[in-house]
Amino acid sequence: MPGGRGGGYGGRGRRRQRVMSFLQPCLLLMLLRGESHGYNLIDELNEFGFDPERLDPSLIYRALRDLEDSSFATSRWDDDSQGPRRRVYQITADGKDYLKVWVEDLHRTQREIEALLSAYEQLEVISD
Amino acid sequence: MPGGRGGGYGGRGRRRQRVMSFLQPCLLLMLLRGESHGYNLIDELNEFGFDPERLDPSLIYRALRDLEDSSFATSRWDDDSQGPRRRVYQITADGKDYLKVWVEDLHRTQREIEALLSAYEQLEVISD
DNA sequence: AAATCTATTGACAATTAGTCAATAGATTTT
DNA sequence: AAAATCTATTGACTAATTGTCAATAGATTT
Repeated sequence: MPGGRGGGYGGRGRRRQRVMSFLQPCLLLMLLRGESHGYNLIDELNEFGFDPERLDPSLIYRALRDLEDSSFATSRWDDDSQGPRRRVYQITADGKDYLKVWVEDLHRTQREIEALLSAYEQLEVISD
Repeated sequence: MPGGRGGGYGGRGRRRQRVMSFLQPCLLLMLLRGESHGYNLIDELNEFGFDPERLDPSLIYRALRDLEDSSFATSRWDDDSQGPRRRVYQITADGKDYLKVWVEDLHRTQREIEALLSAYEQLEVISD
């Protein structure tokens, strides 16, 4: 299955997430729209094709900590909210720059996928 | 940098290849166009945005062996060619089906990237 | 015969992704 | 008020993928 081998294609075992690293620009973008915390971000990720049911929370929390380690985000505890404390993340100037790099990269990715898809369709027309 | 963290963005260390698993559908497509061998395929990969200079041959050979292990391709030695023997790969019926799955997946990926890019542009307009 | 080019393989390290259990405060239920 | 449930985050460990680099080896050129 695209995004992972092992187990073949008839499919025992879980199919791997296609492009997990895609999580990073999604988080940066959501933070660009405004500060937020992990549990909230998980739900919003369905906007970008992630299934909140199948997405293990620890992946998001790890991704957020990674962003902070790279100084693409900062965080603080929010004590004013009800329920357990939330760690609220904000995007930094570096984070914004980095998102811009991601965006350029994704444009390039679009073109490359496009190249494959159109090459495929060329063959399909002939062989079908 | 997109496709890998570690080392930050100012960049000691090599930037990782963006989506390595993208190699698989590219190889399947090239084999769909006709049987071929690793060393030859490496050069042709630039069509899909791979830089033949930076692409370690062992990655392609491994990917080809993986395809064969999954029975998406078969291979035979070609002794008729000059120079060292070549292992020539052919796509199988399973491989064709699998490429079709990949293509659907890549269409979905296109849509998801599109969602992110347009969400980004929305913000850019406001904030610039 | 030495050097170079084409071609493939294998071993190992590093990075990235996935799973699962633990912790913990708040709120609701019995 | 004790128990159960919900929100929220963390950490440890495993598995899968990707990257690096050296080894092998036949052909061709110098």
